[in-house]
Amino acid sequence: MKRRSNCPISNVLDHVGDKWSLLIIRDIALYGKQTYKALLESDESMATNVLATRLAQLEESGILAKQTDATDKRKKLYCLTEQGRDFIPLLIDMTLWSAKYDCDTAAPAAFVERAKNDRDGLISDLVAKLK
Amino acid sequence: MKRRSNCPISNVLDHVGDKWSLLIIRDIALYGKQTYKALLESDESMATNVLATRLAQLEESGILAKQTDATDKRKKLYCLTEQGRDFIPLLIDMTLWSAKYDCDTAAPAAFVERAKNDRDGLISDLVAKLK
DNA sequence: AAAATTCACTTTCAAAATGAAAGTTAAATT
DNA sequence: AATTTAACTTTCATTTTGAAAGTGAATTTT
Repeated sequence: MKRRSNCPISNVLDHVGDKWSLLIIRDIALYGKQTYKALLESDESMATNVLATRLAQLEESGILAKQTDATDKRKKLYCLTEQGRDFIPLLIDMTLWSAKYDCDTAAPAAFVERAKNDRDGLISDLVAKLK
Repeated sequence: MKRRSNCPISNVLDHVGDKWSLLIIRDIALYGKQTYKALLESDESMATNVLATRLAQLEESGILAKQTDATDKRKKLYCLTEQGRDFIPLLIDMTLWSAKYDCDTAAPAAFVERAKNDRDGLISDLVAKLK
């Protein structure tokens, strides 16, 4: 991954600054998806080749880890590393931004309320679920 | 701006999900830049046409507001709206992520420490500076 | 055991986005 | 009046994206 500068924000964007990477992280972190097939079925319908290249880049970045399913060797399981789980605060901030400015947002009200009132607790719970 | 789904995270990405938009917001929010010329001079050196299209999109999204400088009519001043200032939490989280995983990061230690210990206070101070 | 299906990709190719460089226009400065 | 500056716009080559079809190994069905 080429680095454009040594700015920390620019650095994050070098890893996940596109329209798809954070949706993959969202699907794993918030919806428990693990396989290529499940990740393909999101509402935003990403192209198969784009998913493949993004998964490879996120693995290369150390954000995802890939392993073969023990009972079905066709299946590859994509899991977030600690580096990947540490994008959860970002996902929460994004949800809060949309909750404030996008009336048509689909985040559950309970999720938004907890994000506002107990951000750290919500983050801990989401991280705990993934481990 | 076309919306890919009604997911709040996807919605944010529809507005700022690229390698440049959040750098523009960073330069205004954290470095006090206001003009096209100043924004062009960042370390990441973005192309002039890309800056122009991003500024137009961010204005269209309601994230930036553009006004003409009162004393020099050549100059246009780009300012964050409330919608734009509300990306500051995101910028802070991104800085923290890089501080944790990117050894070569250039964020001032005092900024990182305050982001960890007094996130809300830091956000308030940064917002206050911009108004 | 053979055939069909599933999963995780890869390939191809057209369309859209990006990036570098040069050009334009109005306003300010010399 | 001539030059410079600020904010773009245009052009065009390169890169990325997106849609669709194709591949191969593993699993399930017949």
